Amino acid sequence: MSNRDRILDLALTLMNEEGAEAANTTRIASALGISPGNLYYHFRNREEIVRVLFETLEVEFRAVLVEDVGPPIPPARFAAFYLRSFDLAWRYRFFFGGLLGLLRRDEELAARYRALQDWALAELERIAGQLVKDGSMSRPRGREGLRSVALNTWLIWMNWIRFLQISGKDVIQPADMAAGASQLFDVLAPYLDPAFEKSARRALARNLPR
Amino acid sequence: MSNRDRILDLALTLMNEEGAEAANTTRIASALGISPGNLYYHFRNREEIVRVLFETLEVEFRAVLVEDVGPPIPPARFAAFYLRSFDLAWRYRFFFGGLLGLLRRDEELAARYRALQDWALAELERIAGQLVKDGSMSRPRGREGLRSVALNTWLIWMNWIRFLQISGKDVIQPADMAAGASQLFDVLAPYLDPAFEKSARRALARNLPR
DNA sequence: GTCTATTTAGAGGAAACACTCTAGAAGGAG
DNA sequence: CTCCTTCTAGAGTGTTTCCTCTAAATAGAC
Repeated sequence: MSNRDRILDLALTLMNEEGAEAANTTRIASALGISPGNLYYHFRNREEIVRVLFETLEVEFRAVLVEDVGPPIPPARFAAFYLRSFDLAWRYRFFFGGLLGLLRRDEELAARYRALQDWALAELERIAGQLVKDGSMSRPRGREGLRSVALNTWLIWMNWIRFLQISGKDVIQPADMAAGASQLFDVLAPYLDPAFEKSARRALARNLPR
Repeated sequence: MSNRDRILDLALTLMNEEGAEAANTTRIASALGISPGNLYYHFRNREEIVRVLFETLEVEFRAVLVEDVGPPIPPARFAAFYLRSFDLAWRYRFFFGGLLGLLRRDEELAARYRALQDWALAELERIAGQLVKDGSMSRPRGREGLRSVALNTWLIWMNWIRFLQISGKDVIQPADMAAGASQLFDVLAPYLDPAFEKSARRALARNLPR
């Protein structure tokens, strides 16, 4: 593995475990046994490391949202989609944990994050709409029904891992992910076709992230 | 106003505007025109300032959750309760924005926060249960129905302001608070009695935070 | 084998920050 | 007036952190 990759790797681990601020250049370099000059050869500055990590997150995230939910959506794939998305959030938990601070310190990152978020919200709305079309779900009331459901899904999704960490859960287990998926489910539950819901929940309980 | 109060005041403003890390002791002292020694006379360290701010938040929060929701709960008071709670979250937004980092750096604060959160979750569940008893709401399905609804409410509540900030909203207006309250509403909406919901939404639209 | 581009080491500058220490002013109690 | 507590100033210490700069090692192209 190249030094560049080792830097990214360690930065991710460190940030995930102790927060985004914990991975300072000095620490990364010394833990890796390389010089600070070396680190700064590969990355212009600290922000760039975060930006590159965000890029990989973004690529993976878009893939999850697009690949896994082509119509029509069967319940098992729907459940797997939730679990996959939480797995991703877990692997990049540093990002969600310190999001506000990261975006404040890096205007470019902020712009890119916001674009991704807008896209995700539209996509979640599209997926919900698809479920309605599939006949797996009744349409939420109100002009903005679907949009609101998508937004609540997003809010819970992006904060579930953070909530676990805040609550003092140090080791997070598959069951915790499943609990998060279940919370997401409960946003849609009142609108879901009972057979679809039952089947999806069973898939969730089986707990297979693919 | 005593120097102690001025320190707390400025720390809160600074943290709200630029994040919890922005309010360093040097900056607070110099902005206030006092010496660092003076600041350290009033507070043992930086953490203590945050802890005191949290205490005032906690007191206010408990008051909102307890005072405003004695049974039975009429729709207008229910709406006002949501708006009041968002107003509080707004005034102490620094706390929610940097929560994970703050708790990581201060074990005592973490313990106190977690106790408050546990209490809040139980209280939200109690309120939902009260709505059911009042006949304003049908009971969510499942053994953990009420609990799940309470948890989703909590997750959205504690992250709504942060979501607005992350999304780049610099000036937050009453309409944004009402939108947050509406998102909270949509968690319960499928279970609410139509008349209750309509009436509560009207109260929300009227937008009076008391 | 030489030349050039890439990669690495490591010393160290510059600034930010939390906090300490000493000394003294201000104000109230007796 | 005197003493004691409360409050304030400001210099200064030690640490952390980001980042720069110079020089040298390494590796691939020709």
